[in-house]
Amino acid sequence: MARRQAPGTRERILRVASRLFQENGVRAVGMQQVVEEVGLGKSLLYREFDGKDDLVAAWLRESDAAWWAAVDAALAPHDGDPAGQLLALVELVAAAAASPGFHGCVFYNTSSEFRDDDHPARQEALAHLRRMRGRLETLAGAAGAAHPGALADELMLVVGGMYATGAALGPDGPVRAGVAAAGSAIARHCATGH
Amino acid sequence: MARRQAPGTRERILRVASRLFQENGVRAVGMQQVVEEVGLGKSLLYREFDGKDDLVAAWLRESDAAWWAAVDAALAPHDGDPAGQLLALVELVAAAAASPGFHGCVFYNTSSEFRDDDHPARQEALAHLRRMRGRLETLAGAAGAAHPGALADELMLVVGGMYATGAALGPDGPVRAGVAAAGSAIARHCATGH
DNA sequence: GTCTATAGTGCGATAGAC
DNA sequence: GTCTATCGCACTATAGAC
Repeated sequence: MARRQAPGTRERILRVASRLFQENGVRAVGMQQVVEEVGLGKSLLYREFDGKDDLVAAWLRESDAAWWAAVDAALAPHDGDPAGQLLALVELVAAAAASPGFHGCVFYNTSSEFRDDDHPARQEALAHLRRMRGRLETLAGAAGAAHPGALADELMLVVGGMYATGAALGPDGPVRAGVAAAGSAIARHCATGH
Repeated sequence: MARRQAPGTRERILRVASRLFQENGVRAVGMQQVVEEVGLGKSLLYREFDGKDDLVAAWLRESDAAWWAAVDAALAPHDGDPAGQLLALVELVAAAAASPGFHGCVFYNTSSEFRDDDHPARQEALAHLRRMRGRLETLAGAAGAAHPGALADELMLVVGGMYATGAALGPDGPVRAGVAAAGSAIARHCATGH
């Protein structure tokens, strides 16, 4: 016994992998590249993760957790106002889609890179997207929408559209239109007469 | 004088490559696999195409042409009714996004697989998406929209959203919502009082 | 370091039209 | 038989997973 395991190894790997996967896509990034940019040996990477699939799945789980933390932060100021929270959530998506260097939602992107339903990366990605729709439906119900599922569908449409067009055509246009479309959808579904 | 080149080789290759790329994504498909499934030698593939990048670009060009042919067919019944043509175009997208085995728009998918702006596949994909938006804007102008660009943006949002969510969450919900959203956007922008 | 996969090249054998 | 398109295989080189 001599040297203790350096703390934070797993986190360091995940931070680098996250950046590489986000910027280049998963299949375009090799494990070699991850190792080089983290600056440690392969053995450590394979001690922390079973393989590339495991690393990708872990990255998506971490991204999912980070997303919901950001959502909580964005929704907190609108506590007690679920309709305002719905809009704040869409605005959070819009901000992400309009951020510089945006290359698309990692969950949509990764699900399109891995088509096999058994692949852990696809499972994590689709689970996130279903959670996203679930959260929208819950908020829609709390906001008094007559048909929470229908409003959630409309908002998922906006969210998916902002991500897709933001990545391909740039931050203007459709992304801006998305916030307006979401606002009117929320107002229409939650017309309470006040 | 001896043996003639078999006709349709290029087309056969493109048909197989198109199916493989669509179903699995580009990076997941190897040239070997293409050769095997087409049932010809590698030499022919590399006679017809300079390499994988060239094959992918040719596939996207062909897909683009096929798309506009389908658009022309779908819009013809609404000749002289540009607002109806806008809706027909969105309905064409909805039908594609709801078709069995749909794995996302090949242009969005491929642009997300190749992030380098110099890559021919990305250039073809983004050019298609810009043409798509351009066509929407032209139709919007012809339909008398007060702000054709804004309507085109809204419709691109719907299109991107239907593709993304159709691939990830299935054909129901958002895809159906998209047609309704497009209809109301068109009506709102083109309110002519008739 | 090892093993596999992949992009791409080249050559000898074969198949088929004349 | 001649000529050539095409096939099938071997090969290099590079990259990736582990």
